[in-house]
Amino acid sequence: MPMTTASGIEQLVRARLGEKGLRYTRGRQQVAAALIRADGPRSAVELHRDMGAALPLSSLYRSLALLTGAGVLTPHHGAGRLTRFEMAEWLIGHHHHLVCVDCGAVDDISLSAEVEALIEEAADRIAGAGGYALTGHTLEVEGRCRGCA
Amino acid sequence: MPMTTASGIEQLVRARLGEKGLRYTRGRQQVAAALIRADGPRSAVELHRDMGAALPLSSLYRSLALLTGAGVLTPHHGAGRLTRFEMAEWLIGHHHHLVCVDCGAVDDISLSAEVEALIEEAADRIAGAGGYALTGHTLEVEGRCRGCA
DNA sequence: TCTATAATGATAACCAATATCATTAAGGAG
DNA sequence: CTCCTTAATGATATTGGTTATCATTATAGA
Repeated sequence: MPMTTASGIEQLVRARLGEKGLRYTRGRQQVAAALIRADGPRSAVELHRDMGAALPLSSLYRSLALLTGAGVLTPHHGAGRLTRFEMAEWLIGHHHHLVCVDCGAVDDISLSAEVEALIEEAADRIAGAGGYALTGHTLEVEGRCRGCA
Repeated sequence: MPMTTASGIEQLVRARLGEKGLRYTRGRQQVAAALIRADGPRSAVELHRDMGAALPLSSLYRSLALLTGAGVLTPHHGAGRLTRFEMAEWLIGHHHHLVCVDCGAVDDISLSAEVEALIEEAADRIAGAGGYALTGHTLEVEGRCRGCA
């Protein structure tokens, strides 16, 4: 079960970077903190704004790429051909998304253990049959939120 | 249940465009045919290659946007910050995707009726609990393909 | 402190996707 | 069929998110 406190997550991030011989610099700390603070995926430009432009965009992009490569962040490719990032599931827990097809709002959701297990089993079988090394799965429940109904 | 033959699908596409006062021109027919022929989502550049560069990229991009707006195509945003398109589910049936987290390759997959039913049931309950009007769901099985292993 | 190496930040380059616009094609009225 | 109005095309330029370059700065270890 992943830690739930912000400082606990930051400790895990620091340890992960240390294992890989990477420094947990001020800029990287700022990026991680902003994403821990966020209640959903954020793009580079959104983070730049959230951080008050304290970090140049070039450094921000590089930090996002490095943290993703280290397995700390998970990229989410959405509409508008931009990439949003969130803390990886081993840090904040496995979850899925309930998305509004009209306004794009995203809520985190969880499935029952039974359904989750069946999906995991099916994913494992499907990946194997296709010659893929399974890394995970994502279920998006799509609908129209109250405001867009 | 959607038609399964290529010509049947093309008839439905022609009818849909006709309803909206849009022409089913030669270029649009080529795009639709190439996507019906494909076994998964394809990007503009991939289609351009598949079609032997018969259609200029500018026209190809415009046709993709128009067919998407008409509900004929569904866009998928994946790795490499590019958009891949496929025929909408009302034309080719409900299915899911096996995606490579590295190169973005996508294959169509199907789940067993039991798992599909359980997911549908869970999605319905989750949408209801969140105040959403359910419109659908998408499962992405993520892994690394043979080429990226 | 000194030194080797990693990280930064300003800038330029990249590239999928879109906008522009003159030209061409398609469908309807007479 | 011909005219005529409008839609569609294709070559080109432009946009905007992201990545690469490279000189400078900061960090960790000896």
